[in-house]
Amino acid sequence: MERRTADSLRDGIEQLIVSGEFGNGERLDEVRLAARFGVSRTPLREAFQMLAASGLVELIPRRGAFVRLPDLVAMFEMFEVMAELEAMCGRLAARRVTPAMLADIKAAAAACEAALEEGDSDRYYRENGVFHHLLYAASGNGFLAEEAERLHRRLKPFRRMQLRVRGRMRQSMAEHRDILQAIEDGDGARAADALRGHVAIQGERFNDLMASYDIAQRRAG
Amino acid sequence: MERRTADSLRDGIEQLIVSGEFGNGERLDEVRLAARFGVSRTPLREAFQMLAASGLVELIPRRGAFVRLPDLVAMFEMFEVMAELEAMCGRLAARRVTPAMLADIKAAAAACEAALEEGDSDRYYRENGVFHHLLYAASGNGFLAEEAERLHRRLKPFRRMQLRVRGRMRQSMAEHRDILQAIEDGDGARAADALRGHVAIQGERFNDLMASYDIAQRRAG
DNA sequence: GTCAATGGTTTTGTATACAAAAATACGCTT
DNA sequence: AAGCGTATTTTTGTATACAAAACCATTGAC
Repeated sequence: MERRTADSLRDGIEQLIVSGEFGNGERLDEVRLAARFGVSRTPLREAFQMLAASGLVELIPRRGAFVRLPDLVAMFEMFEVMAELEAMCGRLAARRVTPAMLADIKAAAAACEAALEEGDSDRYYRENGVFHHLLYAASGNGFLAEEAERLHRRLKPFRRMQLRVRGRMRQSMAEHRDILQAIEDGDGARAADALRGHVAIQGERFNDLMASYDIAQRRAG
Repeated sequence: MERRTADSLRDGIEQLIVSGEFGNGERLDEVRLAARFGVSRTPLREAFQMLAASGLVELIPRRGAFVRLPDLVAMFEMFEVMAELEAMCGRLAARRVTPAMLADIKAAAAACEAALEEGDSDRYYRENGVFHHLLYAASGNGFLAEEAERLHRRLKPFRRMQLRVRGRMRQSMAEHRDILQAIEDGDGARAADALRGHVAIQGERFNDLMASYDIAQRRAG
């Protein structure tokens, strides 16, 4: 709260929203927030613009800025799109990946494996992020990689809560192996399917997510 | 240029960029632009934020706002992603579309057909937008629909220039018929393939685009 | 001749002041 | 007492003023 660049303001407000201090639909008061962060309304309004662009708040002209947290349906929809974007990355990567990139992806998968053996879920979470990041890049489509990264970032809090489910880490790793093998074989369709299954929320995973979401909401509300 | 809401400002600047008055990499001078639009720097800077969110300008702290036009490669990549998003919409719509929505889509296709018969390319362009908009909604995934809309909007200027190619309008209409039929048959895979082909830039279409892009660039530079 | 330092100028970032619109409260009528 | 119209108060949107950083050009040192 001491620094006050445009970005840090955005992060600060984002934090307040995600932590549940501001509930869904609540109006963000410009003067109160400005006072709280020790800035004037001008930079605060610029931060609002950024948050609106990322979808976390809605800006209604002459009305104000309102918190817009995704509900369960919206979250499910976002994962559905994320699954398709990653599937596309996999499909393209299977055809376009260079040997050097493939080596990097293998290394990331190995790091995941190491984290799994250690039972270090924080590290697994981190290495998993690297794995996916490299996969996006391997698609050879820079724009796709950016978009995938953007959505990945937006889903971050929810993904984390999903990984806490018992046994999910081990299953996730098995799926990584499938994905990697399909890309190595140059089998785009199989890579795409594996990634769709890896990312999408389906079957019992849906129930798991619903349960953890309920808990998180209760804590926030 | 007489009205001056936040959105109209953004559109006005966007127009200046797309029309080529501001070349790629050029800095957008706050005071000059403010004077030109008859507003102060404050709303202008908010418009900059919006343009940065949509990727048309890059905001470098303490340096200013710079035009960032996609090059040919980036544009190709964007269309590749757009094709996949639309394919996904089609795949889902084939399963989820309601009779009422299907009727709306049919009506939009009919309007396109009418525009084609009249040879009214502006109207075709407009009705074509409606057709795609309805398709996004028919996916039953609100988030997907929003993302598709967003990218569609971003590609607007380039799509328009693509449609100017001789005979493209008639071919586009034929593809619409295929898409509609596949959705009506509930054949998700066929709808997806038809849409991928409809949107993606491939084969000679790539050369067409390259040519018109060259011309546009030359006019701008 | 090249490079670095320094002063002046431009330009961004932010605070504040003011105008217009929305929200709210109050009183009036029925 | 309920509903409507109006006055008051918030709150947003915008202009302007000012501070700080970046830019630029001139000058001086090596």
